[in-house]
Amino acid sequence: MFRLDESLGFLLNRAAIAMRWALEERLVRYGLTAPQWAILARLWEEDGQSPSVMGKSLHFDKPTATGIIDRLEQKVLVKKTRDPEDRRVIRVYLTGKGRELQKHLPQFASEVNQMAFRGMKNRDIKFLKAHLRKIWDNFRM
Amino acid sequence: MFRLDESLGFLLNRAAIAMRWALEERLVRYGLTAPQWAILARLWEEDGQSPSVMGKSLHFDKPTATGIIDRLEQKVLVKKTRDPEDRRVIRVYLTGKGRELQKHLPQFASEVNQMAFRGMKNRDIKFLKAHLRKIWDNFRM
DNA sequence: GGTATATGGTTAGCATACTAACTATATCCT
DNA sequence: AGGATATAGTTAGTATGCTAACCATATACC
Repeated sequence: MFRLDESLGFLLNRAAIAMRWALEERLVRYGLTAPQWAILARLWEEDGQSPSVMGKSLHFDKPTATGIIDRLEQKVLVKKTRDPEDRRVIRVYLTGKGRELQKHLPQFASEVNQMAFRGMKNRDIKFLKAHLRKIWDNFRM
Repeated sequence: MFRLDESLGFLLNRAAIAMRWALEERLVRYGLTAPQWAILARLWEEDGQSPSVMGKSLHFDKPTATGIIDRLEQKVLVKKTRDPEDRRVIRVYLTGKGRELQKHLPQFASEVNQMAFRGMKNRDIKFLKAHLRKIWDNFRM
């Protein structure tokens, strides 16, 4: 007999929701959402990436990536330019305002991760992350 | 320095997405989505529950629960009736067609859970579930 | 009894996710 | 060169999440 509340999918999803809520709680005064934060985080790692490259690495499909980036552009946090080398490609660059946020926002994600880990040993955290990677791999192969 | 790809939130979310995709792959020929499946699963456990009770236990807010249930009603899988004892409350009941699905659909969730667990020991699965519950609790308390 | 408060549900509006169809550009291949 | 194929992005349409405002009903309490 299948018990929804005890199933891995349910527990996994619930934990992911809790972490997203905790992050968005901190982002709300910046007028940002978790997916918008994720795109910014990619650009802090490397500026000028294309929507499809960022979308693939964050598991956003093309229209989703387009929409999130457009809303970041409306807030003047990023700027879209056409790549002159390959005119199919859009390159997304941080504005000064977008780069400024890097001083404060990554902190929030670290805080939320710390909260999630409360009461766990370092060994447990390693184990947990390894198994989450394994679940992903189990559906890729 | 914060590394998105190594963060718990990212890994957790990615694993949850993989499981949702695998479930929806199996549901698509029934014209159902994962959230619709979840509401049906609650009704198979106990018929006649209200949208807000099911919503709370599945972490859907009120408008989300209303929408999902309405779409299930359009597909004639459930029927909404007003509770005569407390006329604020809606009671959602499975139709014959909705009950019929219980023969096939819970199987899918079991399959997806099995896939996720591939290559893990029973002890590891217990550990993983316990830690996912702990993450949830860490944000509740 | 009558008013304040709380609860269940709906509606409107916006931000993700997703599919399918489309445009524009680039590459392959003969 | 020119046609088939592939890739990057957009648009349209639907389903999920979410907030805020609202209506109807129930409960508390004076």
